Amino acid sequence: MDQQDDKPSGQGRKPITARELAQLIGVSQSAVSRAFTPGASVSPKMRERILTFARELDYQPNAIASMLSKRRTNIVGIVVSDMENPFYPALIERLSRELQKIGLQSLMFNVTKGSNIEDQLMALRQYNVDAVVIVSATILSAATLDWATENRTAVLVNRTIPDSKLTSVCCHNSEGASAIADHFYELGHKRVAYVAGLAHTSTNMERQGAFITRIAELGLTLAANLDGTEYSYESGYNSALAIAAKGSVDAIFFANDILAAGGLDALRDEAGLRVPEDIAVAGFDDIAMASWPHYSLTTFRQPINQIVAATVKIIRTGSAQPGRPAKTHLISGELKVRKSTIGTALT
Amino acid sequence: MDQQDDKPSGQGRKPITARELAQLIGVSQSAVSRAFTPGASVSPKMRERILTFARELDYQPNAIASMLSKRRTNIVGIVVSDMENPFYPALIERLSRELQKIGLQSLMFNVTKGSNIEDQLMALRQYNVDAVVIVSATILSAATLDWATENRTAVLVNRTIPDSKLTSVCCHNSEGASAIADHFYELGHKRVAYVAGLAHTSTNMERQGAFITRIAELGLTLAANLDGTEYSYESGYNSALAIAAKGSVDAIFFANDILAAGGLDALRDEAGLRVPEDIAVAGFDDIAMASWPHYSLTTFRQPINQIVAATVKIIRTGSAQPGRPAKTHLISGELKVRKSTIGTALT
DNA sequence: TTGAAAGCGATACCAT
DNA sequence: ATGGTATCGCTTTCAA
Repeated sequence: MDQQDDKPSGQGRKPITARELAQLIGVSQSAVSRAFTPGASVSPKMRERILTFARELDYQPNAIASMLSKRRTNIVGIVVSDMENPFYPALIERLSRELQKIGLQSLMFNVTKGSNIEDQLMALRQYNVDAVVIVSATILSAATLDWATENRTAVLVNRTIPDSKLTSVCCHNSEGASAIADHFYELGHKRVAYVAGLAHTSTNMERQGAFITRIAELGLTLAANLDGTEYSYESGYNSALAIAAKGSVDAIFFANDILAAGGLDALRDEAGLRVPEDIAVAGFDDIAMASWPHYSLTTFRQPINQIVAATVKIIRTGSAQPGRPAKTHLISGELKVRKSTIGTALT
Repeated sequence: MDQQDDKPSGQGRKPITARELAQLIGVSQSAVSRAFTPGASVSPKMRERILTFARELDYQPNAIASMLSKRRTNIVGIVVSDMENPFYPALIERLSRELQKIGLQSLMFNVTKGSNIEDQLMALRQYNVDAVVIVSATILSAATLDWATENRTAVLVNRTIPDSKLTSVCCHNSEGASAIADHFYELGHKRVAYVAGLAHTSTNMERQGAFITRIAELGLTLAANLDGTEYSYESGYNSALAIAAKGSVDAIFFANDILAAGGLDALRDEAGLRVPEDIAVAGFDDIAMASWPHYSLTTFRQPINQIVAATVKIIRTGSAQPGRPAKTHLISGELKVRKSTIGTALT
């Protein structure tokens, strides 16, 4: 129950303000403000003079005050939940880096299924972030999301929500799943299996749906279709063992690379099968691990750079604002064929 | 009643302010502020009334304005660079989660060696964050750090900097490295090797130094001591191959788990050695992957929870403020013995 | 306890 | 181009 009782005891020297700087130089405070505003109407020599003094006196504009008057924070809120999957840290790092390049900072909001999500997202509203990016696979209801992102630019990344009016950027999941199906077909596999991730996530449903559809079109047999409760190594591991126990499956498509990694290890180390000779394995995402020699995992690559670029563009141009119609931006991925489906190196 | 009248770009309805709410209720604006301030002097029924109206009218205090007047942001800046290593995302997620629990948000600063680091950290100063946590392995000079964190509480996590006056929280690296050495000794290994990470980082130097020292004390031979340029799977992979090529090494200590994972795969898959029968392998960190059945890596576990707890405590209590003397908080770790050094499962 | 008013440190709209 | 000045929305004295 102890809260903000501590005084800012040793918070150090208070930084100089624009007003003080102005007085020291003998100009108006407005001038100082303009000197720091690109494209403002100041004479070059005035600006020069002010900037010189500023440097000398170690003045820097207070961003908080600026936010208040501009009613613009230059902060993007990033709602995150599933940091276990290396795909997300990689995505978030790139995203925050690209945002930084255009002067935007990233405020991270970790949502955990444990506690009340609305409470956790309360701050998201109060901080008046300019935009919100949701990269969380965790189930946030359309209602919660609309509430949290009310009146601001918001982008869903790597997921869609049917009833929400939010713009989203997604890898073309169904295209990817179909490509995997085609790949299995071309390799001559007859009996294939799907191993799900977190069942009701949009990524899982799209991949599963497209894969099963395509399998049927190609006349292949869906020998197993395992429901999953999470995108984890363990889950992939156990699912693979279950499939191996049943036997007579030629190829498995795991909903993502982490699952596939677990599956691959289980098949080789515990089931004693050879991959891909006895059974082929494919994943989805193309995380760093997928290209490690040990795994050399065939997977459908999500182009993080393009996903990030699209997201940043949406934020920059202010599409995805409350008024605008929601759009789903589908980013095309790319099948990366590696040894887990083909015995010899290709790349 | 409501239409999007004022702003052109459709930024949405402006939220209601404390002043407006106060007028609607017929109380003073100060009262509204107090109602939202824990422990302020308001009568319970006044507070109740205001909070009820607030809920109804969807009022929430504007955090930016609050920051400006309180001169306190409730934001912690987290300086990050090395997200490739899963240890860091895990650490950062825990950290931001714990901070959230005490009402602090996390602003992420990604520093990349490419561009000018001072430019990248400029925002860190302007945003007036309450505290700064540096979890970046990237080389920030003491001068840069002092500049960036001037006048605010700052904590280095998982690294130390000799000439800086910053408080730091670190796993007991030398203890861990010694423990690995002892472990190798107890297993009867005679000729051991060290594979470095990023050479001049404090983590690497401490681990390397302690390992080599202990090895000497135990009378073991340092058969190889490979300099590294990065903490990566590839680097570990190649280093392991180099060691395998030289031959006659009983055990390898890799500076962290990612290196060890690469090394393990290289030894098994490419050098055709059995681990641990032909050669034992140990890492450092205990990332999730280390406990995967395939790797089952003996490693020295960094207790993320304790590291985070210590960091949060430092921030909460305001030790690590400019005035206070810098302290280095050493967190004890724990040796996790797994199959990469012992043929049978222990845990 | 409550209300009025003075900041907090910038921006932006006026005049000049 | 420059200087005044009214915001921005909240916190915090200071009186009542």
